[in-house]
Amino acid sequence: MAIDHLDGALLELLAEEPRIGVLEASRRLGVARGTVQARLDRLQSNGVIRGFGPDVDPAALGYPVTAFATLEIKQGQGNDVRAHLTTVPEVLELHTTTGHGDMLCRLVARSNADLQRVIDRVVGFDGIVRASTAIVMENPVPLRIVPLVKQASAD
Amino acid sequence: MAIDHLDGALLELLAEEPRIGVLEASRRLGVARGTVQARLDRLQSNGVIRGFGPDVDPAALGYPVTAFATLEIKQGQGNDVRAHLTTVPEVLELHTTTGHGDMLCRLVARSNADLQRVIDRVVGFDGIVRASTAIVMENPVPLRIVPLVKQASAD
DNA sequence: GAAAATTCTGGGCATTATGCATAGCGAAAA
DNA sequence: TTTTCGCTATGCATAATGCCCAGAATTTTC
Repeated sequence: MAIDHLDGALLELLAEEPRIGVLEASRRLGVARGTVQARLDRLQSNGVIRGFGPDVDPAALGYPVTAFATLEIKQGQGNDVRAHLTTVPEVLELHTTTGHGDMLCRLVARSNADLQRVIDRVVGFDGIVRASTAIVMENPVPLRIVPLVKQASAD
Repeated sequence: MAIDHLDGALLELLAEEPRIGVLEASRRLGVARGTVQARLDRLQSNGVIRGFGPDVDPAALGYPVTAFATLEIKQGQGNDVRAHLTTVPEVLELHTTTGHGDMLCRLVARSNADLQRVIDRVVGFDGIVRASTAIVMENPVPLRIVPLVKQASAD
């Protein structure tokens, strides 16, 4: 579970040029192919690398509006609300957080008008008491992992 | 930019089994290899597929605590705050949102105690007036894209 | 409705990568 | 010291890739 330097370098390399193969990676890192193979296998069975799924941009799919909604949930309704939100495709992510039985979810929509429809669908459910929405205007730091990997492998 | 059925099926397939190649994908989808190749190229130059970066789990890296922080920013300090937050590896993501010059960022930390250190570092900057943090307890819906792809390709 | 343009097909071929196996070597642990 | 473990280096059969092409099918344009 500890990440050493080579693991870190491999992760950074894969993050920057994901389509390179094991052989090419071994050349770039200056180690043997089998080593890269073994490290990759270990990182995957460790769960450090969950997968290599395509990184899909919702905006390019026609959903350029992103918002975060904080939901206040009725006591004991958590499971129902979870199940309900799972059925809404525009809910990309859902977290339960500390606080007043709250949840935080990431939404996308086709337009600001469409966002209203999405929110109506999200909150049109009995267990949800109140919702407050923050629309994303800019995304100065897109989801990133390399700095954290560098930090983690610097031990 | 419009996503048709084949694009949708290809994206779903890649999302579920990312390591399959073009040839295998063409077999699964029942189309010619060149077709899959062309669709993939188009999806990538369209920006629908940003890349195939490894999906790294911060928890497996030793950062099991996730939190969302809402930051209130002094007028005109936006750029400075952005630059500051970019230098913090534990800031995985940063958005500016509607509201009172607010920002929302996703943080990770090694423990609850470590989260305090991260938050101190985040808010220890002049342009930030106030911060409120919500610690993530559960993640009932991890970041997902397949339902949205299905929706988008159903036209 | 006819012509043009685009997309998909199916095949071939040289190059390259993969999966798997093996053996030697050095460093760290028992 | 002996054992264990990870890295190196190599070989080989199989499979995938990149690139080419000509013809069929579909969609778009006029």
